[in-house]
Amino acid sequence: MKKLPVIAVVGPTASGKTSLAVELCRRLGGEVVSADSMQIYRGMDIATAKPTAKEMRGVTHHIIDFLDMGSEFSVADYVGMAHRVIADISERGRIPVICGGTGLYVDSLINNIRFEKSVSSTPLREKLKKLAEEKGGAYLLEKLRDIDPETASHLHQNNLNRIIRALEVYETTGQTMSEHIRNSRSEESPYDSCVLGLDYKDRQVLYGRIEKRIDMMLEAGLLEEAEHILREPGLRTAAQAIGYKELAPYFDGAEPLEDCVLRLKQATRRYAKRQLTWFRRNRNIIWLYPDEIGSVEALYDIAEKIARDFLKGRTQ
RNA sequence: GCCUCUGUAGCUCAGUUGGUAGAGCAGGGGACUGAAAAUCCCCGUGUCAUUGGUUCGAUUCCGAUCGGAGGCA
Repeated sequence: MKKLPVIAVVGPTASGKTSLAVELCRRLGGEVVSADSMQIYRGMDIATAKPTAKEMRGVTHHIIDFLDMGSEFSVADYVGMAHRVIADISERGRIPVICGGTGLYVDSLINNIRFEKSVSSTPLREKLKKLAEEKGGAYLLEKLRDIDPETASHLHQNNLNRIIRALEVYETTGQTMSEHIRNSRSEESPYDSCVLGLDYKDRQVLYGRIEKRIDMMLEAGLLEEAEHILREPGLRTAAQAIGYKELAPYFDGAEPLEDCVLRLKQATRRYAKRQLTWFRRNRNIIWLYPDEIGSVEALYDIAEKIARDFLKGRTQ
């Protein structure tokens, strides 16, 4: 079976992914397939830096701004949806340009990780969480070691989310986490991918962009958006977004706004660092450094050339 | 002008009864398979302000100088 070509633009927050992806779509005849775990939610526009109609410049964006904030969503949902979207874009003779900072989503999609055999069970998670509170993480980790020593060996006892998930997989499927991971890689990917990564030679330049962007978010009405979302009950996935929880002490009257803003900037910097850690381990990424390249036009030209060479090389 | 306190990591500060020093924050690195903007792990050498003295040895004690804070006039 012939593989479908896909282009991806990845990188940390505020690195300029959106504008590059849009530009590539315009030059190559593509459509953006977002890979962002937070921009999926309706009503979370400013904090997630969701592209505005103006920023989209007429380019079609998929898997963005379609889900109610109260709804849960996971990698599995994402991957299923993205496969269908990409098939559709390709059938229409256009180029799918995956763009996003959620590394887990991008990698799972491109590497065709299968998720269907496993499930998630909120009640079970709650039960295990309670057990961890009573007996400690070390107890759960030992429990996991009995059924899946391989997974247990590389999990730390404090990492409850992972330990609980591994136990959950076993409880709900009878399959250990390590077996599940092996099985999930059983099918070859239907895609040939060209992954462009954005990073900055000087980390301070990226941090400067982050700070500036947050200041702009505040001007654009971040406070109103945050106040509204913090009042919304029962948000789980959506409540994790950076940009709301950091402002909670301000609305509670516990802290001055400036302090919350500083913490928000810090949380964003740390997030950017984690994103870079994730992407750096992917040896196939072609890294581009805007602060080294100089102008955005030059960046666009270089990216376009790489993408065109990739597309041409495949058809020969 | 006089008196008191103070000067140690990017920042805030511990500390060394004299044997060249360590916390928090900031920052850096890493892990990652159904909550991932989440969750978790690891990482601390710096002219101890400058300069003289005492001492086997001073960042530590003493003096001077230069910063900073407060008090008295």
